[in-house]
Amino acid sequence: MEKSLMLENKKPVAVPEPTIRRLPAYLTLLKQLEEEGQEFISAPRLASFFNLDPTQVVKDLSYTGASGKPRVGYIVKKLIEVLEEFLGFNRKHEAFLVGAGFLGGALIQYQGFREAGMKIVAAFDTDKKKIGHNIADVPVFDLGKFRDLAGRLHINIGIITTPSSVAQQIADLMVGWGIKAIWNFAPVSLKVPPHVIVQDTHIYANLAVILNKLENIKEK
Amino acid sequence: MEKSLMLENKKPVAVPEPTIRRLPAYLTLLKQLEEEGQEFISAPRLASFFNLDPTQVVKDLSYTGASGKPRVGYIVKKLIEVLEEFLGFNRKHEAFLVGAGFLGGALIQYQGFREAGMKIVAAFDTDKKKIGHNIADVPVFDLGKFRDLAGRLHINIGIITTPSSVAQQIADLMVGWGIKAIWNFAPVSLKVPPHVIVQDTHIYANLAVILNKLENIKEK
DNA sequence: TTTAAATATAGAAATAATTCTTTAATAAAG
DNA sequence: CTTTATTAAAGAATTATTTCTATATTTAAA
Repeated sequence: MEKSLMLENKKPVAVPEPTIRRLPAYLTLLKQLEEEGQEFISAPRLASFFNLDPTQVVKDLSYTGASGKPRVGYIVKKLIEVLEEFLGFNRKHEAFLVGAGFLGGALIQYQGFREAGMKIVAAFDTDKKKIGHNIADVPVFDLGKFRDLAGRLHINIGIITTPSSVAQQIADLMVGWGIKAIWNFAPVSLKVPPHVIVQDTHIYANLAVILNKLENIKEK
Repeated sequence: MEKSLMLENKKPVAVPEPTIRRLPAYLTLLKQLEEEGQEFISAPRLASFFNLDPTQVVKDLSYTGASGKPRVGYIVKKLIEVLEEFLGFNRKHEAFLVGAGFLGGALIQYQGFREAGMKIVAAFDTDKKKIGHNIADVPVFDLGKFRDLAGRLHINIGIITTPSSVAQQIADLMVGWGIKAIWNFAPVSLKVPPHVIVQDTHIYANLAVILNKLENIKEK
């Protein structure tokens, strides 16, 4: 297939991860601006909200295919659509969550995921007190039932919010059952086959960055 | 002061943020290894746990002042001590949390912070149903009382787990009351004076990275 | 209609981070 | 005691990311 014949095709260029991380922040701000009735937003103004270089914002947005008008900026409404499409936030990604403790419960209750295209459809635990109940309309099942459901529903995303000690076992189970991406909140590094995506959200990492910065300002 | 006279002084070299983010992961693994009775760990083996380049690990560790023995590796017990000291995890950092909802509650209940040197000493909310109660022994106060307590206790860290709509107001309050570092979980970008540290932990950013990777593997 | 100011865009340069390469050290094996 | 294999450490090269610079576009004002 010739490149000139490809309409609206996916870019072969890999989008830098820092860019991917910034895009949702832009999206959140844009939605605020839309509510305030703003029709247009320029890259320099957008950049000022995040203390970023204006050209950085332009570059980030150019990855998504968005383009603005000189002297006017980007159309807020349109940009929101483009970003949601690009980020996959307007699709329905269904996820399973294992470990319905405090953190797991908080994630289930967290409304934000729905507008970001992810829906936790079921939770799993080994605690008999939790099994059979619902958390914010999400049923909590016995971990043993994970296999059947995962196969039937073609779930791609597995969220681990278990204690560290069992996280690897859960990851192994998820891999065996065809989960394609694991979102891991347990502070361990999981060993998975190369075709499985692991995204670690280690709260300690953020804490470490804060404490380090605190130390640095004290020294000055 | 001459450099040669400075014993155990802080390095003037800024530690790269990616390094800071990796160090807590090393620490977590090291504690596991210690429990398993491992006395030594080599950089290559450590690296294999995280799919990192061995020299990357050596470099990261060298920032902390740790050093290992050729042919043997690092002493696990010693390395844990050095990392905890370097990361500030063995100190007592006290924090206030505003927004005792699902996420705030989960953070309060999360035991891990204590062993990472941070203790949430009080939570604040405007919801009368929450005020006056305890969450895992942490009292929930009326937001109006924040000022007095912050001043008296010399709290450095403020955690924001409120809805986005009020996060900026809370940040303004925190700044006014002398908070030095804000850990923001609301998906907005806060405007604060340059001397105040803001660490954003936007769950959307991680989700975006996952969805992006999922899309990429589907295309292949 | 013309001019000027503001902005998007594209490419170059600079910076930061990672990976690679080499060297030196040291414990274990012969 | 000598050799060998393994490893830490230091520096160079590569890669990725960000910032800077120059150009082209377009709207608004004159």
